[in-house]
Amino acid sequence: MVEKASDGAQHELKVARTLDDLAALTGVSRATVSRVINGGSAAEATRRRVQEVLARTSYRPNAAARKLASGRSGVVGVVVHVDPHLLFPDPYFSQLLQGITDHLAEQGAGMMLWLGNRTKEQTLDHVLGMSFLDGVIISAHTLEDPVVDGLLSSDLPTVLIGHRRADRTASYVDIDNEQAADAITTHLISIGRTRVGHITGSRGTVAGEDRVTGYQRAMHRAGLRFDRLMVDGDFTRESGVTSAAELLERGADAIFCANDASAAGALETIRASGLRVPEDVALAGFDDVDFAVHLDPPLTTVRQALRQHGMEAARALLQLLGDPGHAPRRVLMPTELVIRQSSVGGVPHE
Amino acid sequence: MVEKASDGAQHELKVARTLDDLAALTGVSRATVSRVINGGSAAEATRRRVQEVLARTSYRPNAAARKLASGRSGVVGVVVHVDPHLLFPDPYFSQLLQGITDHLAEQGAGMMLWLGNRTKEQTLDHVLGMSFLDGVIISAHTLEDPVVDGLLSSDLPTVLIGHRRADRTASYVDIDNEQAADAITTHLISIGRTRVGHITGSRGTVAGEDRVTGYQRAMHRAGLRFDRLMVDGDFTRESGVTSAAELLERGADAIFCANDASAAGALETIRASGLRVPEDVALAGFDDVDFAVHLDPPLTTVRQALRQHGMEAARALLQLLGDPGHAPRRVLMPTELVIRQSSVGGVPHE
DNA sequence: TTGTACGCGTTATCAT
DNA sequence: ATGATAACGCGTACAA
Repeated sequence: MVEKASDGAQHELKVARTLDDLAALTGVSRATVSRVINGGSAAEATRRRVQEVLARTSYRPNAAARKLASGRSGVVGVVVHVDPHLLFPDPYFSQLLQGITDHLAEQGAGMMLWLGNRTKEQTLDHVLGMSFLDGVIISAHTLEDPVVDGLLSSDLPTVLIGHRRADRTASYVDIDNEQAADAITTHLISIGRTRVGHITGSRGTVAGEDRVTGYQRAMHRAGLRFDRLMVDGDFTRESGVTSAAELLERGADAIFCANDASAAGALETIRASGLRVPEDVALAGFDDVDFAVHLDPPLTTVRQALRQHGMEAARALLQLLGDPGHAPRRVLMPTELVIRQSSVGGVPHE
Repeated sequence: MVEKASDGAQHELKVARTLDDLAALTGVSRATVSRVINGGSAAEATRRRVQEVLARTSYRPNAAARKLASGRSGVVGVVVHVDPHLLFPDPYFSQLLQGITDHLAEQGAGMMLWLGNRTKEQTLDHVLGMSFLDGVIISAHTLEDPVVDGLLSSDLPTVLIGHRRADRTASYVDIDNEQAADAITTHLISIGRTRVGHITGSRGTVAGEDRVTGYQRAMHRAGLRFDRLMVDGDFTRESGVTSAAELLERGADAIFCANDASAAGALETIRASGLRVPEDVALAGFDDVDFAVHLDPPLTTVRQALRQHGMEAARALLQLLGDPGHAPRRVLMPTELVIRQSSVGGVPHE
């Protein structure tokens, strides 16, 4: 490539790959150029001269060199250890990811993404090996998680989405699963149901366990028995279908499902057996994902603003990076009990 | 942090953050350690000694420093400039992404992801600014795309998924949209339909345009007129609903939709107007996404193995990185005409 | 085979 | 306010 040194043409687009190139073009030192770019102190005159050259140039700071010299890169890692085949169609995770990408993009931050394509050990290894990361956001939904453990005991700033009791000192964004489960169970009791069943979430997950606890707390407080009214599910529609059959046999007059997907499955079973919702069996879910309001009847559920969770996690991480000495950020997001026709049939339509 | 120098305990986990640390621990030079790690030449004895220390150490090479020194990082960028709200629920893109993440993870490569959260100009700027990338995969689905143009004219190795005629010299993975559209139109003609309509894809997209061309070619070859049988759509179910109504008015006895989503919409309209599929109106889509086979009746369509496309793109990029001098990799993936009951009603069930 | 020494592009400290 | 200069951690000619 031959390049003409036609210095006469002031507005020609020059090529400057490094700070040294810029320094040569402006006649100041590399250090000064760096200061101008990063908002350091510089005389107004030189600042202007540098910026003029900068404008006629395709210069971009080298992020790898920056990270090496300053420790900052503007890139964060996001770990959602879920099989991509399950993750993408699942409104829960996709909304979370939307929130994260939205906020990061808005703040000009880059994102490296790890999904459940590897073992957790491999993932942890890979993430810790990616030394250009400034920090990481990880969805911490299971009781045992080597990735979470590894990240928390590393010196990489980390924000969890969800958390376990052991994560007390970590930064996280979560909801009060126990309280929310208690509230929705109490709602079912308050409309006169006494045999409220529960289809649990996966037993290895924090949300699953905590919602069980909340359910039991509400039942206990009301003086109702629940030992024969709990059936294990796993957050899938399918588990809702089969578990509901069992609960109907045992005479449940209401069912609280650990999430909306399993509630949708339960709904199928209830209607297939000729029973009416909510007259014969009241039904409730958890999450308020998109389809919940479109079920027939619309589903009573607990709304958590998942996109907000994602944004909040990104915000917490960026704040943490801006002020590393700061105490851990622990954010408990609000939930909202959304009562629809699956529990209260005759609700007037506005 | 105080650290005991208990050298007696051979199996203690030592901390070594840099090559220099390792060099000090083994007694060889930093260069030698580097060679052992990267598979360079070294005496069998020293190699073993280094690896022993390596095993008792939590050392991880610094990726930023590596990139700076060698130009390689093992990280590739993936650009899918689609609004996250649309992307995640869309089986087309999610399958593509699955394929990409699967292959990259398998090969131990990292991934930075850009979605449609910014303007294309901002995205291009950001991607080019991420100097730790070794290369990038970008979905190139629109006729005009500054990101694609910018990447192709940069020196960053790039693989397109989809391509335009202008991208002749680029590496890409694509299908022959024109041929496939021709084939499925010809199929509809071969079952005796003479008024085959077409609901197009978005007019700014390569796939949309090429499928129009293929449709027209088939109609023309059969001596059929089509000037009043084409209605603009945009790949959405909604556009299928409204466009189908128009085509029915004009007397279409078959409809080829530019994708499965719009075909699903068309199906709704056809049935709502009391017509039968395929007896009165034969129907065909494109993509063969998950739900196509579950429609009633199951949808005749063109299958493209989207997950494979993603994997193939990742493979092409990694090959390109391994052999930069190599000619561009241009991969045309096969498509398959999948004939189901929406075009040939009486097909025996196996 | 191994070690020395330089370069990668940037930030940051320290004189000036 | 500005310019040398030393890190940052690694790869790799080149010399030994």
